[in-house]
Amino acid sequence: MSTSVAAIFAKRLKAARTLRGLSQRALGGLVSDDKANGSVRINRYEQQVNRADMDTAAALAEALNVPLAYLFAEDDDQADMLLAFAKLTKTERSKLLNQAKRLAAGKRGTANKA
Amino acid sequence: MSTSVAAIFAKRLKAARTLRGLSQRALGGLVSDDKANGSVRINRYEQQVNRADMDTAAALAEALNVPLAYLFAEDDDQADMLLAFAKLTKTERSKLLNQAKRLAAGKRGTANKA
DNA sequence: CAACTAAGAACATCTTAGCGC
DNA sequence: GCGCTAAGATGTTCTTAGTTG
Repeated sequence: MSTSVAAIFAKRLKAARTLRGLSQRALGGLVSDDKANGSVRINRYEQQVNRADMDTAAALAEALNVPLAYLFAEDDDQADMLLAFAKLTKTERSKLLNQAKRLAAGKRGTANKA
Repeated sequence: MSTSVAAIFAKRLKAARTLRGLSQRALGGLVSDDKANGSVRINRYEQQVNRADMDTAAALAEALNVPLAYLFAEDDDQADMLLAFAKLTKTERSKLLNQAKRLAAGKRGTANKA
């Protein structure tokens, strides 16, 4: 059994939010119309009561300045890679990607492993 | 402005589905209780009529053997990196990650750029 | 068999109001 | 100010049935 998606999302959301030094209310104000009470939605996501739809997830990612995919990264290495990857120039990304592809080449049916 | 999340998701979903050689119906059967008519849901996601919630997205990712984050990768480099990264051993991932971090180090406020 | 669409039933989140620290 | 919760209003997806190439 793998960890639930809601748990992953909650973990990444909270990590990114605290990294940016935002309160649940402050972040809620950035993605909700209601600037004062938007914290409720953030709280529900972090408590895994409700699940953000993908539009909300995208708005959160933008407000937090992290890649959208980061919020869905199943393991920490993947998450860190997404953060670092986002900071690179197009050229740097290409070089790193080629290296990853070279390493991955020749392996069969081992995708998505832990 | 950036492409909508639903469009990104639809693109990745279709790419992964065709990569695995599955029809909408076949994939629908893997994630829906209704083995015969599950194709409708897949179709709605690919046509961007409905949006998958994160639990459905995770089920799709597992059925397609791709990382969940892949389905939310905003650009193709990011998507390819996630696919390659998933095939690596823990050790290989660490090495690549360190390299990415080294490259990213010293940059300020340039995260999440195109 | 493939992709696709319509419409009501069923289910989720969102908003408002409020709690205790 | 902070995190957190309840409950009805609101808006969504899901299922069933069907069309088309």
